[in-house]
Amino acid sequence: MLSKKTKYGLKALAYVAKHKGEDPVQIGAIAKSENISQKFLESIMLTLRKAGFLGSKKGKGGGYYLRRQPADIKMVEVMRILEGPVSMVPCVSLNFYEKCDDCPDETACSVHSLMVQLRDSNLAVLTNNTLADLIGE
Amino acid sequence: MLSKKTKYGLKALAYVAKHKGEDPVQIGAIAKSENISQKFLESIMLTLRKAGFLGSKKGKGGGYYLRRQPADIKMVEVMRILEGPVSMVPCVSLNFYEKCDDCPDETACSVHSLMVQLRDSNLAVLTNNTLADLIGE
DNA sequence: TATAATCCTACTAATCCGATAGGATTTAGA
DNA sequence: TCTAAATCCTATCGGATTAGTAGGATTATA
Repeated sequence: MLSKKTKYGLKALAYVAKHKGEDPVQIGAIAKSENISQKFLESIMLTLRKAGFLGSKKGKGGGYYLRRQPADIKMVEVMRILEGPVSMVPCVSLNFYEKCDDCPDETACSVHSLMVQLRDSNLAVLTNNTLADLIGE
Repeated sequence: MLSKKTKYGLKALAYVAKHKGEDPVQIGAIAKSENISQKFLESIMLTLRKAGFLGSKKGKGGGYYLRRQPADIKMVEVMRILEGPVSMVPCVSLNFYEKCDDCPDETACSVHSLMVQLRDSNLAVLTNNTLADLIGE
């Protein structure tokens, strides 16, 4: 299941992207438009800013804006920040590799190949989709 | 992340498939061979039996055996039983459809199309892989 | 009748998730 | 300069889920 955090984060990014070129958008406006708890969204926006997708302006009239072009923001980057690894098991993860505690030998693991295939197919989709696709541009 | 339940379930199915044609295999043997808590595995085997993948024989000399041909058991079936929906959001699920609580209009949802693509690519992999593939046959 | 196996229900410890609380900080504008 | 509006930050919390445990009931074999 996709976490609410990721889902809200994607929706928020899309919202900000749609208002590109205008004044920065406020958390309150996004929360209202997308039916998201404002406090929860605050922490998500913070994450997205720290990851470099968003910039912010504090104080009155402040808000968030995109720091990169929508067509340049691949979904795989966003997913890795918000949701974590693309792989379903750490032992096939490209960016978050870890040995599985129950597997003495990865090459002998019967599940391994299936997990690689799933990772690759997801990776393909997430690499081909950008924020621009999300907002239909 | 893939749950331990699913991972163990897949490994157990593979183990049983490898011993096809022999006497039924015991939970204890699987647990030992695959480094799984025996008690935990018990409940997983029960699920797999109730789903029709496995049959069981009680009492001394009993154990579990496959009720279907490995090549006939698609991974998508097993995953749906053990892990749940293939989709990452309920509103694009084919078998477990549910409306998302935060989306007034699915067609307007910016995340929708991405989720459909992920579902379909996963579905393709899980439909093309069977238990026979897991054991390398 | 002893033993070996599955079957079944309930419980528990730990972790994660979604959300909330409560301010601190910064900025624009009256 | 003051006030309102906005982000920033840390801590906390209830509920759900996960992984595993406990303890026995049932069934079949030898």
